[in-house]
Amino acid sequence: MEISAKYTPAQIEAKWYKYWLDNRFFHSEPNEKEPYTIVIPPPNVTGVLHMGHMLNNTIQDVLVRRARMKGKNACWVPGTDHASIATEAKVVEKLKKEGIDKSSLTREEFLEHAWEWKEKHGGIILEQLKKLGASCDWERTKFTMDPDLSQAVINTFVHYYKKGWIYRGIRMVNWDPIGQTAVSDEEVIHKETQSKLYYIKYYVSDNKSEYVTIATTRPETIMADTAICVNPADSRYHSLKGKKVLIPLINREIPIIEDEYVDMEFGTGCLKITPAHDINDYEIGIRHNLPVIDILDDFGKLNSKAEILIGEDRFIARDKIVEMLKESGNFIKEEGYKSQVSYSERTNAVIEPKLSLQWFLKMKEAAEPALEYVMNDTIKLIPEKYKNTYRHWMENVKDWCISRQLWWGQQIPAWYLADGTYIVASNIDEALEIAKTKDSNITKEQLTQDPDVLDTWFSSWLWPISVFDTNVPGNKDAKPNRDLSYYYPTNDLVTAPEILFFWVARMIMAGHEFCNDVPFKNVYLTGIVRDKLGRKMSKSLGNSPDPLNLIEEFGADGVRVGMLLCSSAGNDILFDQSQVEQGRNFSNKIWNAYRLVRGWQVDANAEQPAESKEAVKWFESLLNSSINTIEDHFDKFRLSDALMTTYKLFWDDFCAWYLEIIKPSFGKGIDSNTYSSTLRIFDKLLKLLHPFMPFITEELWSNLEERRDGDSIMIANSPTVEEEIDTVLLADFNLIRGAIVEIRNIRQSKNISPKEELELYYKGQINIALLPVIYKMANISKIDLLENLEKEESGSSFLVNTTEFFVPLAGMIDIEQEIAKIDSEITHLTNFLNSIDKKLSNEKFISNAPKQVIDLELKKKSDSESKIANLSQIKEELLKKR
RNA sequence: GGGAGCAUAGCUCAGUUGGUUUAGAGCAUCUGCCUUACAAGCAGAGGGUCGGGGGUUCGACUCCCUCUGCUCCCACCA
Repeated sequence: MEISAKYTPAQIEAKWYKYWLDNRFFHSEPNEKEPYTIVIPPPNVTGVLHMGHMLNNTIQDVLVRRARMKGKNACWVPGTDHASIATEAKVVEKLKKEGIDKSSLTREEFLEHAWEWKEKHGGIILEQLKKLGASCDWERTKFTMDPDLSQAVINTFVHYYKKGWIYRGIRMVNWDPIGQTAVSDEEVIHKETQSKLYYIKYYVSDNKSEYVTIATTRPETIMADTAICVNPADSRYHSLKGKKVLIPLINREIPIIEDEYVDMEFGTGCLKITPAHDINDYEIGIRHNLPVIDILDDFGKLNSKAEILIGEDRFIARDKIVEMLKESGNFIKEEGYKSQVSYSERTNAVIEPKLSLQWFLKMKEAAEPALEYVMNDTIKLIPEKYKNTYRHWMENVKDWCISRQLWWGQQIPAWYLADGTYIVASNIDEALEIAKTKDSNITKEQLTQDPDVLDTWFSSWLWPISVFDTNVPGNKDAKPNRDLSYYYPTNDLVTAPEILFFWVARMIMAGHEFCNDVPFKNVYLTGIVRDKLGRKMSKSLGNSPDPLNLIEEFGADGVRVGMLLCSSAGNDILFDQSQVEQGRNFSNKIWNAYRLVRGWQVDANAEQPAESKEAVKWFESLLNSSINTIEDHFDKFRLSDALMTTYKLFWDDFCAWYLEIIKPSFGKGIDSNTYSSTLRIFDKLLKLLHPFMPFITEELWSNLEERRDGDSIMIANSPTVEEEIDTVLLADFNLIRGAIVEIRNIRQSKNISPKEELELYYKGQINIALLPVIYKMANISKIDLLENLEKEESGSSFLVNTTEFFVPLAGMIDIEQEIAKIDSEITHLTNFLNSIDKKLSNEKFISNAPKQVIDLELKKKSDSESKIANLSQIKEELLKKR
């Protein structure tokens, strides 16, 4: 069969993915083997694959495939997250396009639309992951709003409520006027924004000629002011003590109060206090018993309490108020001012601090064990630098606002009675039972459930538990089922550092609370995928390639390699398509190596050439030592190093050296010994490559030998080191290799065709058994000792380590040039020798340095001395000849 | 404002408790090759004194101080 010179991935990938699925190779059930478990960070159910997912899931797949090939029972659990805010926003937007307003729908009607949307778009991203080759156990696919997972969330709420950690209270929360919900502190992004600082006069009420000047960035909230505040130590304002001022435009009277919070240096040293719309003002208000006037509605528009500009959006109102203040004579000036403005992560709306009634979970106690697990390395963060950040956060946790004013999610299991009290229970029937203990006449209809849903993270923090067993959360008596006790704690979690607190820390808390154990042992934190200019990839910048197009163009294996090559843990990835091209090129290289080997005919009568015999021995040693290196890299989660080691082993050592050495001459067959050794080596190389490049390795492995249906490289055992590594042979080979490179170098610089045979003479240490390799690889006709050389021959000399080589090149040599070359080498070595001598003659060095270091220096000294001697002798010969 | 991290060839990065022939890799570059697996290739080569300055040490890319530049996290100065 004719095989194309170019690897074409498309059909091959589809074929093998189907084969793996049909054979259920991804599926795992508890058995007697050691488990290896990863739970996927569930992507948003309506999300589409972006480069971050590509990186993250490639890494997970590499880890899972490798564990599987190391004989572990590997289980990678996939699934999606319901993502309250993001999904609800998408559904609202979609309805809007159809002319339907969310407010015109009942909760039930809206949820029907939402589920419809979820069924239609949900899981697209999981299908995309399949294109990447992800070996997830799809039979275990979960969704955070599956009925049983939702029930686990409810149970968790009840559990913490009973424990006394959940409470309801009025607090200043981060209000998202677009998302129409409270968001947690972690969902708020501070961005430096150019805004303005406005200086405004507030006249004293009993003396219209006197006024104070305040500086504010939010003039539209002056109608909500309930005081003016100065620092008690500020002598400028002592005369105003106890006086009252009038709010401009609406002329409401408010007191001047004193509080040390005020910074005398900033602005005018005079601060307007707006308890309803600023967290600090709110706290000052509590201290001074000030009223709270909330002039904004949930959409960020002025309400009737504002008295003026009712119904106007807060930002439009700002400009209008400024104009009005100018007209009324209260406006003094405005200056440019840079400040940190809070934005909602989900909707990018400017966050409005808002007082509202919310549910909270106490965090302090939960954080303690969760911190301990990480600090004592029960859970390892990779890279370690995140330990600091983690500790800082855990030592400063605040209570978690877990209620969201949304419909899409798990509704809070609290039922209100007519008298305003409430009952927390797992379901309405339980709630009714409890209610009946107070009032036996009460009916279901009289119970109203809290309309809010729980924060998405309140479900995803259970993920590593609830994908295996939904009984445990909130149910202390339930015994963990077989899956949970087998797969949990999971092994590795691969995720982005930005959700270390959102998600990772909380999973650790939940794991401790419900399973009394860590949820995972290692957390590998990937970097952010950026473009080559260092900008974060985003839709709005349009700088993100479509992952599926990339896969189509370069193959999944190529894309995986491209992503991994530049991804050390915790470092951001500067993505450049050229990396994917490199991955594609590598696929092609592997493909062609296979084409070469496959094209060979075995000649049963052929003897094994000496160089082939040596090459097999050498490569097997090298392969083993590489396996050790790769193992070490994986242990340290240095995946790109592991890949690079494999890459070079295949491309440089196997293709450029091994295959070239054993390659039979044109038209000849290959001896059976070398051939079978080569197949064995190829097999091992494919297995080493498989976790990184699953498709091409499966394709080639399946063709390498007769396979039966149900065979697969993905369930084969990865190669292990069985015999001792011959390090002497490796070193000997390197010397030979160095000599060959030098000879090729001479050819290039002297313009000698590779087809022209040369002779080689040497003096010094060399492994004679490897000489045949030189004959073949450097096209040498004769190798002999230097002492047997006719003295008058001219040629080119070089050293490899301390072995001297000479290539006779009668008439092709510029003797002056050769001498100059040798002179410069001697100078270099002499300088080097001097620096060693300086060290060795330093008494402090001799007395302080460890013996190995001194021995090494002595070895360096003797080596360079003998090199210099050799070179000097060569130079002498040359001088005689000129 | 507080905290953390980074700064090594054109680019992306290694360099594991300071000593391994006076700093490594991949890509890119340059030179020569369509050599019967691969031009998505082959062969060869060049390129950095480790951000600047100071210090500790027999010895520093590696430790300390300082300056410069960048990144990230946290934070309620209007």
